[in-house]
Amino acid sequence: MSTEEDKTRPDTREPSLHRRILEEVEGKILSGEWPPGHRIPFEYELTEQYQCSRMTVNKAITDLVKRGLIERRRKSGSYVTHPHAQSAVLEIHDIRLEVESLGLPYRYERRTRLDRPAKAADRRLMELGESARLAEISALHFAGAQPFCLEDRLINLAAVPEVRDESFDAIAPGAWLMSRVPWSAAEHRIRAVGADSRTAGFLAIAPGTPCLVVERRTWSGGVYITHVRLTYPGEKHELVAEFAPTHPK
Amino acid sequence: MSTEEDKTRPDTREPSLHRRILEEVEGKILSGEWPPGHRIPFEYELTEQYQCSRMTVNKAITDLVKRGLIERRRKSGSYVTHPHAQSAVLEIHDIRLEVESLGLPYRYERRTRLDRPAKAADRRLMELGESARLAEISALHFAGAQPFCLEDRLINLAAVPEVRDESFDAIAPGAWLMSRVPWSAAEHRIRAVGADSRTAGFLAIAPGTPCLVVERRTWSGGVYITHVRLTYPGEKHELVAEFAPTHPK
DNA sequence: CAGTGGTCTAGACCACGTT
DNA sequence: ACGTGGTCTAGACCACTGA
Repeated sequence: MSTEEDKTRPDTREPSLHRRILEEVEGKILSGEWPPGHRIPFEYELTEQYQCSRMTVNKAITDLVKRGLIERRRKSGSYVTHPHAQSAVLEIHDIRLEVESLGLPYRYERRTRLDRPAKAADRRLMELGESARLAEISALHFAGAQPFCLEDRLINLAAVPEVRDESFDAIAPGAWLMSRVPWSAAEHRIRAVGADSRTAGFLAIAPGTPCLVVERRTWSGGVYITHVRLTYPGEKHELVAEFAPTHPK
Repeated sequence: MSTEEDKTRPDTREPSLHRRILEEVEGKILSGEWPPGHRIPFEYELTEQYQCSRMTVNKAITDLVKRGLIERRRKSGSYVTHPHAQSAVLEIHDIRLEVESLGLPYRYERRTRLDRPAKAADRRLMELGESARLAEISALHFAGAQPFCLEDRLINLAAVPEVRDESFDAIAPGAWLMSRVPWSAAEHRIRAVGADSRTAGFLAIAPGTPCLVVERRTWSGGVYITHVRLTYPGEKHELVAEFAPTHPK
């Protein structure tokens, strides 16, 4: 209990005390020992149980609140939440990495590239003003000899003027933007569509073949940066999203 | 600076000090004022700037580390990260809520329900033993008069024996399970497929119509609970995943 | 080896919601 | 009114790691 002794606790190689508390509470929730609606011990009780200060307990519980496992009610206590929506982390990687992780050789091929005024539909999509101008890029990503993905991208020239000088002959716009523009938010829309004739041509599939389409809008501080539509051919491609509350970083 | 005066700060209705620090630092990162790689001020410097204790600064920065905006290096400082993979939170709601949030009347209709031994394919899918038995349920979710989603579900009877006594005539298995079984992890796989003839019949669409398929495996403490395949017809349905680092809860 | 972040304490006052 | 969580302090020691 004395201040001098407690500080030596990290020597024991327990990762950290607040972390241990977090994991033990999490374990009881996930095992069902503390079911949804159960009131977990008050912070001062955990303080006694773990022989630590309230700040330490509070840190652990706060983390669990952020992860949605617990909700707090003042004066009443902290409760295990009722699961309502499954919330999964969907990682969307650079396409090159996606292909290479399949053990296939990656190739990128730019098809078209032009700067043009935003059409009405674009302005709606990206919330742009009347005079906005866009860079429009279409490109193919290959896995081996097979087309892996068709990329159709619009970039707001006002937000990223350097785009004017970039042909995207050799580098994919996604990777280029990623290293250049800080993005603050993104929205993904995922759906299934039948390939239209243009898509079918690019991807070397029959028109009408089901494709997985991922559309992503990215903005930074209220300004739309880019809109990209990735079309994956056929029934082969899967997006995988894992939810694993067990081990945080 | 005196202890007694500082505690009155919440009166001013600033949400909280660590929150203010977080937002200001975040703002400088997202605006590009502090670009990727930039070393942000040391914690002790922020301590001086905000006239607060190091714990408060530390809390704000720790939050930003968790969100992936900052990485810390001991002895060196804390740096704005280089964005690498877009990581989005995909919320998968209860289907009833999904339909009702569209303003449409929801209806559920169970089609088939049986208990049977696991086939080889099932055992592979759900990592089950030889003698495992499953409940197999197929059901339709309607939005108004239109089929909204076809649900094909397997439930591990060993993990959830109460399923034997539940017909799922009136309640959807997803909602039933959600309120009963704590789940510890889930994996989603999302892909586009053409409707086979069975699916087409259930969903009242032409065979071959592109459908969005979400497959989810859920387990709890190493035991597989359930596998569900949700098939959404046509090109109408979209999964939306938002990434919004701007404003936490 | 020196300086940063990582963790922790033993208090404190306040806001808020239940009673 | 009262008890909970929300926030904050002014210290402290340690681990890690870059110079």
